[in-house]
Amino acid sequence: MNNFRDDKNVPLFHQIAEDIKALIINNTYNEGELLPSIRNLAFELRVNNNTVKKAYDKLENEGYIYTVIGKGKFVQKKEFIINNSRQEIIKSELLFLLKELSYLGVTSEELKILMNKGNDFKLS
Amino acid sequence: MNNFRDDKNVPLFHQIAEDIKALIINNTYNEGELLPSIRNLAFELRVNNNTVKKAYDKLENEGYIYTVIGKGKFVQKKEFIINNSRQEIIKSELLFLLKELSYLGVTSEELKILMNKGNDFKLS
Amino acid sequence: MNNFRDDKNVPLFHQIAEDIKALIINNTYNEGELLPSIRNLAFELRVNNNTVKKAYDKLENEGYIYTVIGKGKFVQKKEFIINNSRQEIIKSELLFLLKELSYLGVTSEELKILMNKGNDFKLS
Amino acid sequence: MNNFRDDKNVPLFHQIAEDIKALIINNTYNEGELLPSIRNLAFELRVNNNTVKKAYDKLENEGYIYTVIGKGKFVQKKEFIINNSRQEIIKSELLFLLKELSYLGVTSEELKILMNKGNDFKLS
DNA sequence: GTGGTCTAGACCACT
DNA sequence: GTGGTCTAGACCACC
Repeated sequence: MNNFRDDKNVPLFHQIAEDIKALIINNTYNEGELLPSIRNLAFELRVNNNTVKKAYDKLENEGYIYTVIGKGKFVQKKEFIINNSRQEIIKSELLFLLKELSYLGVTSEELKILMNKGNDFKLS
Repeated sequence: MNNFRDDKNVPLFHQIAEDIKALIINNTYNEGELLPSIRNLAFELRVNNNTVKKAYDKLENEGYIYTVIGKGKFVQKKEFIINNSRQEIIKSELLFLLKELSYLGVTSEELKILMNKGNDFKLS
Repeated sequence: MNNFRDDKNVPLFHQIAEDIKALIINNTYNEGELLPSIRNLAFELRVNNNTVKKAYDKLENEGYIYTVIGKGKFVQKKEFIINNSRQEIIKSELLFLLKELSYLGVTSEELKILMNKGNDFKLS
Repeated sequence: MNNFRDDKNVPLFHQIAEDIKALIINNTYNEGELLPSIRNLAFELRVNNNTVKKAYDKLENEGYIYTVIGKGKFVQKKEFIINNSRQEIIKSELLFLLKELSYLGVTSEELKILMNKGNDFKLS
């Protein structure tokens, strides 16, 4: 939860949201699981409550979590993340990054090796 | 594009920089080519000169262009874009996006098809 | 439903009340019919008794049900739901939604079709 | 901007957002028009800046306005409100309200008269 | 206990 | 000038 990828210009709440999202994607937090309370997480991260709430709001907007008032925030089931527009956004970003890497001289061989290290995709 | 995976509210100069970068990567602007002057581009885009200047500064920082005082801004040669830290950043971004797509249910088959459409990489 | 046009984060008791109201309006529960007891409904919905009680209180306030102490909650007769202020509120809500749909490009033709599908109103 | 429809349980920022939306739908604010600045509106409404910002954020999420950093908030063009899911939500809410009115004894005749007063729809 | 709202005020980046 | 972020702290409703 600590090694922020980009400390420079990215707002705090944004970084926190990305970190939590990473934990969801990694299945560190599983579907239906209760996430840390706003107050607790804020305390742990030494950050204001509102900042954590903003991070959670972002994730809720993107469909990754949902709220039960009075109970807490929970990880949304994968089937319920219907937001296909989100898939499209990610795909176009991915293509842009690929083009940039290509331009910078990364070969498709290197890329295949790289991507197979990311153990979720095995490109045969 | 890199630090703002999800934000649409990106500053103007940032968007302009990304657009120019896309033109460089697309080889619309070739190595060594003279880029439009700040004032011309500002006029064309109906934007303040300072905004264009900031965009060019950003690209210069990232190594994509260089300045010859009194002559203008030029596209850097690919070999000179040694900025490997940039490659590493992009790679980690890319892996993150891949994991996210995987989590959202995109199969590696779909992905291969997608990436081969991005005509710079042919994954056999 | 009425005050929270756009919010999904509606309290539990509120949702339960709306669901019961829908069953009344649908004539699934008829006039004078005995509603499920608080404890039974709470058990069935896996919810705290207090939450169901709040839902019933809300419906009683709006005039849809009434309580006979020692016997239970019953569906109010339509003639007794004199709460005209409620009618006025709903009407103004409805006009607002119509304007919004109009602004979003829905034609009055489409709308007539839509409303006739809602099988309680036949606009000739 | 003042006669709040529902002062009871609806959060302030929500009411403000609805009021601004009404002004957009009424064409009081036209497409592309600059909206009042956060600070000015907050001052005028005697409300905190953050509250107004939240209202604007809500409208931006729903697609009614957009932001140019450093310049201000603007009314989105109608063609760009692609969010059709929003149309569907509104339609289902509308149907629910119609059923409720029907249950409360409003005849379809009354309703037609009512709707034709809302001068955007002429149901023949 | 939980999240949701609101205030007052500071500081920053963008145009 | 504009919007965006963050803090510190209060108060409320829900479960």
